[in-house]
Amino acid sequence: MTDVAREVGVTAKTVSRVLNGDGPVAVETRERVMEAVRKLGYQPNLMARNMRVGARDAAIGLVIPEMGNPFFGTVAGGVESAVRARGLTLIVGNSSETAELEQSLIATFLARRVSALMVVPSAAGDHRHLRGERVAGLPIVFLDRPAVGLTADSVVSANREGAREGVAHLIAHGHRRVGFVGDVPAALYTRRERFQGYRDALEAAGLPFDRSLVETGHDQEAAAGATMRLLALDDPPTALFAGNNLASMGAVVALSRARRKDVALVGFDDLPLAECLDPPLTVVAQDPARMGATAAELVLARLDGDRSRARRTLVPTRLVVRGSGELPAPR
Amino acid sequence: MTDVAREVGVTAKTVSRVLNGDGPVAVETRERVMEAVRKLGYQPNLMARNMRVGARDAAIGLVIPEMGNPFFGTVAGGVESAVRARGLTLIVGNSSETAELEQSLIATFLARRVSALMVVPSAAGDHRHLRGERVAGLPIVFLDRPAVGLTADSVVSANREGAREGVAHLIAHGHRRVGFVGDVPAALYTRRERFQGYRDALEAAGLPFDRSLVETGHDQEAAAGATMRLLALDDPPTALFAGNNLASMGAVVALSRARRKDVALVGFDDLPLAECLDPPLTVVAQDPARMGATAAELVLARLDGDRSRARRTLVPTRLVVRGSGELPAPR
DNA sequence: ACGGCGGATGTCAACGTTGACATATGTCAA
DNA sequence: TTGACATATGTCAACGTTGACATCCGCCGT
Repeated sequence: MTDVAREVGVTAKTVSRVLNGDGPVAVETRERVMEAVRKLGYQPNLMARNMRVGARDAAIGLVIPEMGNPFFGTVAGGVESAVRARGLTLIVGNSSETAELEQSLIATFLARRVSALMVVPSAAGDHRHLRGERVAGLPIVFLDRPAVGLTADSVVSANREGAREGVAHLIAHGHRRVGFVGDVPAALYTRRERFQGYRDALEAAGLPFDRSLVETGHDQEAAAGATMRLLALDDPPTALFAGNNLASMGAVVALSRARRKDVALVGFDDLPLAECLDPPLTVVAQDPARMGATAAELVLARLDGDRSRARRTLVPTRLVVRGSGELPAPR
Repeated sequence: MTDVAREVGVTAKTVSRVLNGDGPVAVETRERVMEAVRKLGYQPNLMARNMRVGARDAAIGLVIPEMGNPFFGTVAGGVESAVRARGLTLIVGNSSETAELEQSLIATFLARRVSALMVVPSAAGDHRHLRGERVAGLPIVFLDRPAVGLTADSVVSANREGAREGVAHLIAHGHRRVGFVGDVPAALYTRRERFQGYRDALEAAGLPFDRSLVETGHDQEAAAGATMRLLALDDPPTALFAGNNLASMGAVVALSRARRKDVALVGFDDLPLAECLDPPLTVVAQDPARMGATAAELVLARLDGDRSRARRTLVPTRLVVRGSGELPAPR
């Protein structure tokens, strides 16, 4: 900037005024400054600006478990678009679903003085350490799963309601023994909520809950195994509800391997090729882009001074009927 | 930092020394500083540090077309891991495949004084404007597609070789009429290369190139339509090669709708559920994580002072045999 | 003619940190 | 005893930018 100023024969301050459209500047000076800017290829140093002005970086930090996962990727995309429209930049990090990486990323973001923090908490995380930042007024929003040990904004899918709808859909097609294939229990919030939805639907239909119809596996292959175990029961389920996309894929693979095209299946969370499967997969679809956008709006409102108490926002799910969930129960 | 210094009764400089393990500090002083840091919950301001030290931000900027796309998401993940291991932070932006957004994101990153730039160029992009930065020594690496109008490092899939292998695989199973379903021509580098690979394979096998066997569509539905047109030819192909994952999905949908389980298919780029399809989809798989990691390594080498000339690195593809590509040609 | 006022620009300091250099105190060998 | 040297800490300025305030000039109304 000093170089530009020297080139034109004015002070840095005047250049600053031109660039920020700030104080009054003579038209001719403005033009000469602009030209020098072009000529020298000058670009203002945002770091210095942020430091001088706010002591807050015009960026927001986002921690997600896995960028390659289209769900989280889409969430991040939703956040980025909304946030960029306000001139903010997105900084992201992969926590790989571990509490250590999550903490270390958060620490880095805080050290960078991000304007806000958005976190998809990893399973084992604990967020007490963020209390100080919260009271200091830093907007913090949790995505997909709520915070642990901290009262803060969160934006999550309507897991329980969605799961309930999916299972009710199976029951409506005559199934009375519906298996649940999901993640390992206790750990995840989403798994708990969806499991509750499963039980809600059974209860609403007056069906008994049978522990033996619940099997878990934390990756696709394990979920396939879980599905196999369910199919091998003496009194096997005639329909399955898969609690997440890996479980869905596992169930699809298992049913395909076992050549059991008669078992109905509804999965939670949509899959790209769902309609190409045989039968096409019926799912309870989430809306990750909307989740990201909603969270971003919440953050922006907070940045604009919204000081209302922390709230949990539910993002609705949508039952996408394609075929696998409408297979009738055998008579 | 000043606060911590005051609390302990030393200068900011001493605190700085403790925190950076820099000059010699008395053990007792160190402990008192550390305690004050904990007590006050002090966190060093990375912005200020970056500004003072380097005038370069300890971050690298990454522009990708679409974060929700698992391919680019995984690339970004690969970059992030590699880069974080070196204490650098990842800043990302969605270009939505438009040249304007791409440019504006790049400008923002430059203004932030990122240490390096990584770009997945959008179709219509032109990168002449980055020449100045290149000669100024800023590491710039292009991913998945090379730069336009600029000599710079790039890391791309072995598109031509991979496509050639995929098509040769079909030919090896007796097919003599192999259709190509891909993106709209000229635009994309990847499309051009893969198409070349397709022609290479035909030529190597002494098969004629038949223009009527090439159809395009830029989204899944259009690709399905393109497939339908190929199947409706008087002398239709007995095998198809799909030039990207959307084309693959379109082809799968079309074959499924037309109940044509006899048409062989090989797709470029893997799909999550590929093995659950009927028949399971044979693909030429790319390795996005490796692409990201490779690009990151290149950037780090450049940051370490590697001044060798710009190079194009090919990331090998892998033929994943699952069934759809091994259907024999009808006699 | 003069006070006042608004436009155009300059001066200075400060944001939080750290490099370069200076200072103070203690230790040891000649 | 003294100088050389290491250890521990302080002082100052600077990174690039902009807020607060000052200055200079010309024009206006009375």
